[in-house]
Amino acid sequence: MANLAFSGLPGTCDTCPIRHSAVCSQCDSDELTRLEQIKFYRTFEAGQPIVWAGDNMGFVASVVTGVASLSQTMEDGRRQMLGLLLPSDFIGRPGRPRSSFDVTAVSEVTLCCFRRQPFEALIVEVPNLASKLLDMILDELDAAREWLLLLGRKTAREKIASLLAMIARRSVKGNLADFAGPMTVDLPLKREVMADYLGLTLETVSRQMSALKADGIILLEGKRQVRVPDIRRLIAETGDDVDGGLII
Amino acid sequence: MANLAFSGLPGTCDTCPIRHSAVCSQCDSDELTRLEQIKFYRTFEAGQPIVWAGDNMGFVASVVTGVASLSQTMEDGRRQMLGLLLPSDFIGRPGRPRSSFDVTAVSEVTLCCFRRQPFEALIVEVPNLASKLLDMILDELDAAREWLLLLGRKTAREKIASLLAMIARRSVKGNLADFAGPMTVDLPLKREVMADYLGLTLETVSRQMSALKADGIILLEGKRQVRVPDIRRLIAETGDDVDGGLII
DNA sequence: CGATTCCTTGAGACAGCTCAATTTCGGTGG
DNA sequence: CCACCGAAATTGAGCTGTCTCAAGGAATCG
Repeated sequence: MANLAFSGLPGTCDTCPIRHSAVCSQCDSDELTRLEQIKFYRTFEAGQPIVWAGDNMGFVASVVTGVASLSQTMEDGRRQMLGLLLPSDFIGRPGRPRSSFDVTAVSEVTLCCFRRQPFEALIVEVPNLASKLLDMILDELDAAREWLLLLGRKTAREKIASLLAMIARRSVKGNLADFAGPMTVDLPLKREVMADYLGLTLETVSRQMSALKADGIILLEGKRQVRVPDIRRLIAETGDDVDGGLII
Repeated sequence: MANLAFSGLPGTCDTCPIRHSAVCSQCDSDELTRLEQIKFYRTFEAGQPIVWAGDNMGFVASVVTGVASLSQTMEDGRRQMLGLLLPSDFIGRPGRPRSSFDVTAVSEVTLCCFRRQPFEALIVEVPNLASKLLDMILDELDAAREWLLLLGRKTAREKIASLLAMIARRSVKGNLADFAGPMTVDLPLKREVMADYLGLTLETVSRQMSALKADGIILLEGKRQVRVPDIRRLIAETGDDVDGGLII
């Protein structure tokens, strides 16, 4: 269940869970005030579309709580997720009124929305906003490129391990290497969504999850809770250099 | 063979072939003068590395002539290209001194290099530079995401058709739909590089090229010259919606 | 406790990979 | 101009990882 204060009701920046990581994180209180004048909260239920590809977007937004996906679908129904949007991630792009891709709520999602045109005007005036946004876009570009390697060259087993490692990495603050002991990762995706993300079928995802379990790399506690006894063993299965896996 | 004036010898912006599409395209002559103070040309032979992943980059650059690749390699040698760098494409990122990926010359390449630190200072002062750069980065992000769909969900035949269509699109100015008649596409890549880009083996690339030829979609004139009798038939093989394929 | 949704597992099919020749092409020197 | 060479590309044959199709099991919720 989402944070009550942010379930569609007006929240405030003071208590905002993404205050220090979202697009507004470098803004001072004066700049926040200007942002508040053009902002509103919105909540979407799991499965609901947030934006369709080609839509004219009236707003840009930060994910406050929940998980959304960015995806593209071919005419015959083949679907590829392009990114996972977790709390503090940004939706929309300056200077691009129409979305190129579909955005969908994976779980219940609360967004902190800004009206698009005044937001774009603010970008020009507020360097703290522009520079953070550029930085976030560069991070997205790096993430997309990491994923190209995963989709193009990794085996199904490596793909699953990489996804679990990525979610583990995002779920802890700081260096993943510090978590040498057992840790539990909350898996906010069902098998079908994992498959769409990894370029696999849901059956292959299920089989490889079972295989990792059989090999003692992970333990399943229910379907959406994954216990990782030794994160290093999981990372060893990703196919990445150990360094690349632990840094960032 | 590369443009003589740009084969490592000092060229000028007046005669520069990418004057109107590179990162500097929105700059006025005054701003160009400031750029010229921090710029130098450099040429790399086919196959030479330009930057290694992890390197500290002393410069950022625009590709003037030739083709370079951005790629990532796994410990066991599996390689994935992340992008093709054609004339006017930009190498390096503001605020990121170290490259995340390898950059390699595919053919002979001439770069227009800018010393990194003064260039980053200029970005802050020259909005024409910053806004063009942001726009180019957003284009790169879109391109990377298109490629995610290709790598994750397309068949080998669709991948080949998509690559040929993409190169055709970049080789003409304006809308690809206007070129209803036959056209010849110069393929600057050997099969192995195509394979690295498409997440295939070179044998599969070769087989699918032969299959497209057998089906009359393309004709091979030598190894690096592809004649396309009807670009629409090629686009129909990409798996994309016709609209998505023709617009942009 | 039935219904629904999600997940797992099995068996067979097939696209793309691997390994191994063979052919074509572009260049180079006689 | 031709013969030759090496790099690049093609083609073949068999293999394998992932997909497809299908059945059954577990969790959740009225």
